[in-house]
Amino acid sequence: MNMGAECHHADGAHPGLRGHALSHALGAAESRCAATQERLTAPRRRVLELLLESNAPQKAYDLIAAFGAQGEPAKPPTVYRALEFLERLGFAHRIESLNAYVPCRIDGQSHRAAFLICDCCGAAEEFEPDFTAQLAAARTAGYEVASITLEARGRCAACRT
Amino acid sequence: MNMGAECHHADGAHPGLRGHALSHALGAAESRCAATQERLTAPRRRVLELLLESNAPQKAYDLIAAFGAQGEPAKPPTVYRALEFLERLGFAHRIESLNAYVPCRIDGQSHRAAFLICDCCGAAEEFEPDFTAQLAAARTAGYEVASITLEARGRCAACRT
DNA sequence: ACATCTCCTGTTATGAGATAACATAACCTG
DNA sequence: CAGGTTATGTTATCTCATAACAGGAGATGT
Repeated sequence: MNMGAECHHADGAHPGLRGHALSHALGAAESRCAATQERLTAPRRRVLELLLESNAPQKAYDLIAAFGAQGEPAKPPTVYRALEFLERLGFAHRIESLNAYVPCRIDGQSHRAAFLICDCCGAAEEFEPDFTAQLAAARTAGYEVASITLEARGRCAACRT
Repeated sequence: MNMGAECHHADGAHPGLRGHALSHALGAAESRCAATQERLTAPRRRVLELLLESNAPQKAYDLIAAFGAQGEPAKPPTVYRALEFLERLGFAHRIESLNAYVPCRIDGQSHRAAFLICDCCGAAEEFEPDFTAQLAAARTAGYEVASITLEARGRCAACRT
């Protein structure tokens, strides 16, 4: 994984959340959990916080390393279980082609995700997927689709300059 | 990965290639390589053969185990390098959400792929992707797309019965 | 023929990503 | 507060993938 190693472009396009914006996002997540009888426990909240603070896809072991406030890492299952929960509730997505995770930037509870991934600077931009054509193809083939994801690799606007 | 462990349905919908059909497919691959100054060397040919013989997505270490004619496994880099070559030429695709590989069933040299993956029987059906809507969204965002892949998870027609 | 370049392969070792299994703790509900 | 359910802590291990380097095989020019 290079993730920007070869790129000189600043990746400030999507800064992570800080301060009030971060608190607000975490509070919104709390509310959504409360509404569905789910629990945003401490490790889950901490992993979501780490994702929201970042402006780039995070590797699981980056999250593990950054988990503890004083620099102590988490144990892998702690973070993987939190990620599983966050994905299940639609708070985070896994980007398969990067083995990395991002907070959901679009809406909640969706099992649909689409990403534009810059091979130069490592940014991953989530966009609103229009899967009409593909869902129609799936239906024609007799499939009942439970979740769907799309990953486009290329170069972002900044890196093309 | 379960890959059919929980499924009682026969997965004979897409049998692997045998005999003449297999030879023909390998010959076609030879021809396409010859036309582009690429070499379908013994290990590359062997890995392609293993993929074509199968009716299900193959894990890298399955290919490694099956590589040798007398049951001796290959070394991991041998198979990973062959897979890299096969992907580059469009003979195979990696299914990211399965960490597995399939032979390309559609056309050649394409860096576009779309799959319907059955969570019950483990089958992965490639279909002709219509990425018009998503490529338009990428262009609007300023991205230059080099490759694109879609993976839909769900239940196939046979497993829904 | 043979020098040389490039591409491919063989091999060893290790790095990166993810989960199994089991014990314990926290939360609900009656 | 008993008993079920869900979440966490911990250890160990498993799966997936690549770095690094030595050697071989094919092409090309002279």
